Amino acid sequence: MLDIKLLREKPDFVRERLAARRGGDDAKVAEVLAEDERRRNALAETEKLKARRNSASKEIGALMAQKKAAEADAMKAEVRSIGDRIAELDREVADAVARRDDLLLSIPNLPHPSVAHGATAEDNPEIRRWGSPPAFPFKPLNHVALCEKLRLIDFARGAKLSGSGFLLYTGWGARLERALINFLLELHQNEHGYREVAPPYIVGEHCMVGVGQFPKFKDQAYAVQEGLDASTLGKLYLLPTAEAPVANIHREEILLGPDLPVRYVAYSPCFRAEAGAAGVGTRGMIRVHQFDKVELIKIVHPDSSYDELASMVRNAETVLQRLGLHYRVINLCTGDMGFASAMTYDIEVWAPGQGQFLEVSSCSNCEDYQARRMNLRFKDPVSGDNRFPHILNGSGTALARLFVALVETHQQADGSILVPEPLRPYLKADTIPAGS
RNA sequence: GGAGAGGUGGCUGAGUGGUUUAAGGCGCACGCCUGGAAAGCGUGAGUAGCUAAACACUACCGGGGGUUCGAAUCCCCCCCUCUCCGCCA
Repeated sequence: MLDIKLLREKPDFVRERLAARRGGDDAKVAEVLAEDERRRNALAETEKLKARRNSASKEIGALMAQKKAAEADAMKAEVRSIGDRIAELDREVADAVARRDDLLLSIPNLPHPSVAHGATAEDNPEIRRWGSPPAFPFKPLNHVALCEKLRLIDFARGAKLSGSGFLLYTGWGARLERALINFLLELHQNEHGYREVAPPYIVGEHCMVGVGQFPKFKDQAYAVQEGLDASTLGKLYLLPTAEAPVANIHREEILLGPDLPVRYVAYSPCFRAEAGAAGVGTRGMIRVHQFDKVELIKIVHPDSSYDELASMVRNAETVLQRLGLHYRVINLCTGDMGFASAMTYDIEVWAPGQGQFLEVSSCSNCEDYQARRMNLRFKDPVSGDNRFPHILNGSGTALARLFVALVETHQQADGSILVPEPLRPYLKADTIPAGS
C-alpha cells in the first residue's frame, strides 16, 4: 500500500501518478484522507481521556490504601463515565482505520516517474531484441500439432480429467517439462546467486493481500476449503504464482541490514482461474489454468532496487539465450503495468508456430508497496531506522510458453526436436525423436 | 480428531488485580576506570501512533472480545508450539 504520509503531504502528486494508470482511481485519495482525519481527531481525544483515566486509577488505588472509601467511590464514578466515552471513541478510531486501510489496499502502486505514459500494450516501448526468428527450409508446425504428433501433451485427456485449460504431459513431454524445471532452478541457484526454496502451494489470504493479489484479483484465484467444511472457505487459496508465498517469507519481520539483499528462486505450479478470459488465445498451452513456473524474488535496499531489477531481467534473459530462443524485452507503460508494480519489464519469446512473441517473464520492482502491506522492514545500518525494503519479483521463467517456443523453434525437418545443448544433461537426450 | 502443557522484550526468566513507567540475569551500545583489555561501576537501548520536531502522552506481555475505577494477571473465543494417543502418504 501507499504511505499514508505521502497522501497527506502530496495528495496532488499521488492523484497525478494514479491517473496515469489504467484503473488508477485517483478519487479514492480524498476518501482516504477524510477517514484519516476522522481517525486522528478521535485518537487525540481518546488518548487524552486515557491519560486521565490512568492517573485517576492510580489515585483511586492510593485512596483505597488510605481507607478513604467515599472519595474513591466518587472518582470511580467519574472514571466510569470517561470509560464509556473512551469505548465510543475507540470504536470510531477502529472504524476509521478499517475504512482507511480498506481503501488504501485497493489503491495500486504509483508508477516510477521514468515509466512511459500509455494506455495499452501498444504503447509499451521495446528495449532490445536478442537473436532472430528461425528460418525453416520446410513448413514448420505449431506446438499443438507438434505436441500431438510427438505425444508430448494429451490435450483431450487433460480436458477429460479437469476441464479445458488443464494439461496432461506425457512421455517426452513430461520429461522435457521436468528437465526445464531443473535447468532453471540450477541456473539461477548456481550461477545467479539465488537461494532455492520450495514453498507451500496453498497460501493464506494474508499472503495474497501482502503481494497485492487481493483484494483486486480475488476472482482470479482458486479458493480451497477443507473437505466439506464450507466455513474454511476463503482462508486458503491455490497460489497464482510462487511470488505469493516466497515474497511473504519474511513478512512481519525486521531484517538486519547485512541480511540484504535476499534473493530466492522457487519452482511452483501456478493456478489461475482466468475468469472471463475463455476463448481468448486459449488454443493449446498459451493460456491455461495450471502451469509451471520458476520464480525469482529479491528483497533489497531501496537504493539498489533498480540495479537489482536490471540484473533480474538479465538473469531471465540468460534462460532464453542458453536455449537459443529469439526474444525481446519491453518496458510496460503506465497503463499496462500490474497493480503492485512501480516498473515492469516483460520478456517475450518468439514462437514461430504462432508467428508472435509470447510473454514468458515479467520482472517488476514493487518498491516498498508490498513490504508495507506485509509489514516487512529492515534495520538501516547507517541510520539505525527501521525502513521498508524494496521487493522485486520476476519469472525466471514461465514454463508452458517456454515449452511452446522451444518445440516450435527447434523442430527439425524429420519431425524430431533438437534439444539445446545446455538442456541435454537434464533431459539425458540430444533430440526428442520423431516417432516417440 | 482426542488429552495435556505452554506462548512475557534480542535471549533467558520473574510476575494471579494497584509506584510494573514489565524485576533479575545474559547479550548489546556508550561512558568512567586501564598503558591496553577483562572485571567492576554508571548510563542508554523495543514496536508503533500522536507531533513540524522534541518532550509529554497513548497503545502493545500470541490474536480478539469481556469483567473492573484499574488487567501481563480474572472470564470467554480463536491461533500457534510442544508431548502423548488416534488416523494417515
